[in-house]
Amino acid sequence: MVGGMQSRTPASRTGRPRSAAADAAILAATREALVELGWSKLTLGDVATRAGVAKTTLYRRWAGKNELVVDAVAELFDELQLPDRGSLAADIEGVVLQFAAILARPEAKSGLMAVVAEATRDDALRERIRASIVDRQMRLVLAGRARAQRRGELPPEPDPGESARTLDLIFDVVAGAVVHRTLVSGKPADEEWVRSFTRLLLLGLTAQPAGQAATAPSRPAGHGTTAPSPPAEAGGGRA
Amino acid sequence: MVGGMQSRTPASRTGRPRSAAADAAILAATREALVELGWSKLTLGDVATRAGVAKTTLYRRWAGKNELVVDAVAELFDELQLPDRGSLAADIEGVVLQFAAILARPEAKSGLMAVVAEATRDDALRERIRASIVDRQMRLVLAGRARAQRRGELPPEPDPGESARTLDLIFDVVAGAVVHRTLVSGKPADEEWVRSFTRLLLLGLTAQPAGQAATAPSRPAGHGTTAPSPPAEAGGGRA
DNA sequence: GGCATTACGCTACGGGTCGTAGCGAAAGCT
DNA sequence: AGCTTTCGCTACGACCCGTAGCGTAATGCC
Repeated sequence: MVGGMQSRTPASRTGRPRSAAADAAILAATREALVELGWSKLTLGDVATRAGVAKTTLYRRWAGKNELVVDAVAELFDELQLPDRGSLAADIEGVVLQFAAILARPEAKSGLMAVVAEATRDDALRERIRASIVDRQMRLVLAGRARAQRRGELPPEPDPGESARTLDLIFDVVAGAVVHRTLVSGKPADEEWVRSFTRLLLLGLTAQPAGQAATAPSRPAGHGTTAPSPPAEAGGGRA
Repeated sequence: MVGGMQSRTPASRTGRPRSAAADAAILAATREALVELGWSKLTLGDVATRAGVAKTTLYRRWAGKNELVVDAVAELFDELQLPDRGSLAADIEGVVLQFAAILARPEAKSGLMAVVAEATRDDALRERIRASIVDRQMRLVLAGRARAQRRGELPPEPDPGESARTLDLIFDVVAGAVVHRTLVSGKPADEEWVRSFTRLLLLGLTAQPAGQAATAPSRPAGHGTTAPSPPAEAGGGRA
């Protein structure tokens, strides 16, 4: 669930309740229209017709096209998981492939970039995107790093400020590279590419400058998608 | 110059020539409108008025909003240069800072992502973006790598296929990270961030997995913007 | 100079979308 | 029952789109 806008029903318990089915139908219709028409040719009247609701109903729940598409696209990212694949490299490859699979869908392609573009002039929209899309991805990066630190694949970060900056950097590199590969370069982020990217990222995070000795990692950060996942405690799902 | 669409004047030498001043005025007006209104509220009628030309004149030169904004934004990237700062690290930091400075401008923010979003459903538009914007950036990456290889900071790539794939990877990582940092995370790609990013990228490209010895680089790829640029041309032979 | 050709400015137009107002009916709660 | 809120529907002014038509301006060719 997105849980973005109709969470305001605490005081008003009386009256006819809003149809939850209508919300789902509208968001599904929005994604359908994104696939068929793209962002620019998508009209709210058309979405309402597809969803089987009146145009006025749609306007009662969403302020406009931007907010609607953000919520519709956000649901695509609900499926993002971080299963424990045994090594940091395998974890990265797994989640990046998931992310790439979502971005490969036409409704994500045409919708996501458009709302990001609009968000450059709309702080509220930017916050909405951050809360419903970006934060979810960020949590995966955070969880993945913590897991790798428990494994000893990444050194612990004592300084919280430096830790946060590194986290931001990793996030921008990972998400940015996949988005750029998929949407700008127009080439698929397939397994081969993801392997190369993971190697680059992992070297950048763990390796020492050429000619120096290692200090932190206690094991060689074994790399490979076929690695059999040991039990590990994991705990991928959040509360 | 962009040199995108009005290059078709070889056969027809007769008649009144198109006003080059009008082109410049239209593109400048487009950027101005992007700053003030953003992508979605930008109308071609308004651009024509700002430029002091008739709306029909604008339609005679550009097929629509997408193509117009691509050309208007493309001119922003004309200033991208790759001065020799002495080391690969300094070169990367310099060009990334330039790229970040362009992306920080509001006309680039709201315009670039919007046309990229539209390009997901329009192959001709995608090609236009590639030719007038992306290629220019790609050339910088290519030139930077070649220079670093001459310096001995990067190992030569014998396999052309592998070489091309690495180049694509670097490009997507660099451009993607900066774009994501600026437009999605909404934080500035300032010098501190660029330093961290460059360190990550450079380690990923040159360093060896922790615990191993160096093989390729002949010098430690000195890093830091404050480094007094050595007279370039390290030990490595030139072209 | 005259002529053909192309670009330009201007006006006007049908078509489409926007976002809202107003109404009666439906669906809950107390 | 009565109250409250939502829903579907219709209609509306406002705006922008993209083009057609026309007269005028600026060039090259003869």
